[in-house]
Amino acid sequence: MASLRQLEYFAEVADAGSLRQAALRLGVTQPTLTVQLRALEEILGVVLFERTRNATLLTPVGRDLLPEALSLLSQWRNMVESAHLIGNHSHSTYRLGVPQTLGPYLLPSLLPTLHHRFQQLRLHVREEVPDMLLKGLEEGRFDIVIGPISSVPDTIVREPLFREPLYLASPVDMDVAPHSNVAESDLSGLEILAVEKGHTLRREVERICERTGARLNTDYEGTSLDTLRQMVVMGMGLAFLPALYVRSEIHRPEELRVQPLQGGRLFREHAFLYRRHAPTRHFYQELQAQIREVIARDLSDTVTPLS
Amino acid sequence: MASLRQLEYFAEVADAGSLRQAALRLGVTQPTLTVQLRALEEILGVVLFERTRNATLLTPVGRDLLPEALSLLSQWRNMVESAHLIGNHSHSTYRLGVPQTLGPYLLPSLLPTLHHRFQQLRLHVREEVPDMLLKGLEEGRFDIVIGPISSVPDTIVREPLFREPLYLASPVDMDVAPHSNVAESDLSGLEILAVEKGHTLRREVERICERTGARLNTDYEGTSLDTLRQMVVMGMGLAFLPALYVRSEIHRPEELRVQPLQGGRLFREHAFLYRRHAPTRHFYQELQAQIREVIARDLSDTVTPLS
DNA sequence: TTTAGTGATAGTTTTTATCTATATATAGGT
DNA sequence: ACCTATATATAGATAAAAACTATCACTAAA
Repeated sequence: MASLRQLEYFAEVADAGSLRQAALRLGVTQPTLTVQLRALEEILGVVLFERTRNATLLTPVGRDLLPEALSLLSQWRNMVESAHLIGNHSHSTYRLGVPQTLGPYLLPSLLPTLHHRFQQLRLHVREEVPDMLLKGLEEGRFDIVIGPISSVPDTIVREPLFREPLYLASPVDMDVAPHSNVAESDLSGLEILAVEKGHTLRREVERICERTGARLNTDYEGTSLDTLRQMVVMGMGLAFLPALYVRSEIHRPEELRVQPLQGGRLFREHAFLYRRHAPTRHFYQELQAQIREVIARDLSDTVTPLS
Repeated sequence: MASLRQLEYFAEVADAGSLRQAALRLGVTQPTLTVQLRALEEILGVVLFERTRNATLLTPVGRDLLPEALSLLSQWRNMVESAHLIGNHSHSTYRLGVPQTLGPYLLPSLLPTLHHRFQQLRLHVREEVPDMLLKGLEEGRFDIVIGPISSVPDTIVREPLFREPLYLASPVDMDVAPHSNVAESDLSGLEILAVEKGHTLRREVERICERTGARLNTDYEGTSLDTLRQMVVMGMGLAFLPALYVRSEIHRPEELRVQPLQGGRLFREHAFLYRRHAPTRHFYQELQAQIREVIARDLSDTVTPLS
């Protein structure tokens, strides 16, 4: 297999029409070219040059192959240049994983700012359930994960981003508590809807049901908060909806009542995750800082920024 | 500057996701990959892989650069393949030089057969005056020359192809000789037209004029035999036209009389020329053999094939 | 004939690539 | 807790390749 340097010699000698001249330009000695060109000809199985006493001319075969060599060289230079551009790490594509219950309601706030700050940055966003997100991150299918993941192996760095309250959603024609200030105890015996297994949201709701004696309705298996909302409106039960979803999708109070649970500190905690030894970890820190800024600036009325 | 082998290592490790596996596939040892990949990263100035305990994964930067590496490799393989195809020398482009007074009347007979015999052969035909043809061949501007060139330096191989008679062209309304069997002596004092200097045809005519006492008309400086013919028709003088031209362009005997010179062996001798040390000289021999066949088969009524 | 130009060759040195052997760390069983 | 199998990294030796120096052989022009 040839080296790119041999191709460079090929191109330069073809252009100079002389081994000595080319050697001068290349900063090597003439015997080097004699030997290396012969080696390249050996590899290709053809004679590229006709060595006369006065000059070294391309053979017809060499003329045919020269454009290919030039194109290879230019592509190589291109690659080196790309590499240097990407060098600062914000000119690359990162695979970001988020849960379906967060992405659509958080990312629209984040992406414009990130795009403005890192013009050449591209994020491949993929939505999966939190359990899969962590697994995918460990396996290298994701570079970064943002989501409600609380415990991680020590190969993964977890940095808390913000706390997102969960609100109780109930049909407007139903009074869960007489004083309209719902306490956990008021839930006893009621039907509660939740997303499918694998979601932090689901586990949270399961715990509440255990504590309060509410019944977890298992009719729905899916991840759509929108579907959950529709089911509540239709009177199929109550549900806990995360604050960012409420902020972004609940605009009609005459259709659905959304309220906090009295005294109860009901929330989920989202973190920023990446592999501890990722070579690009320093850039992830930068990214994270930007994300924190946006949250503090634009979302602090809805969520509680952390650390 | 990197070697193509390093790019191959890059691609293979990216695909295998492991140095060991890739080393197995490549038939080298694992430390080789460790070292060579680090070298490539050094050259590019970026980190291509994230080495974890379980695997060696592409970094986002590596992912961005991989397609370029693959494309480079595939282009290289392409180049090698082209080279092997061209290896038999009939898949290439050769620069053929001919004089303007021969090319248009000889090549139409030759090219179809050559194209049929060497499907992938391409000829770049360029017309120049014979003196320039020889010079161009020596300097490497041509690979092959076909033309009326009689003496060459010993760096050039000259192989006679055929002898082409020259015919006297005269206006139909003029009787050069009473018995209509023109001898050289009949030319004495007549005006003779010829192409410009640098042509064998011109030198031939100059000799005839000296021998016979004919006057060389110097009004025309150009290389077009067609123009020469028109001038004869218009009564501006006589001219000597080569047989292949006559065969191909003179179809109206009522306009122009064309006849051989009695007894005079008036002709030019065309040869096939190439540089003695051209690496592709064996293919030129093959080409030449084909050309001889065509001439013997299709043109022997007009010209005399040689050795 | 000399001189300055061309490429080729032989032998030496330097650099690079590769290998062997070993170290280190981790995950998964026992 | 301790193997074992599997990762990559490293050190040092060896082999291969590249580049250099010096020289040869040839040619064309001064």
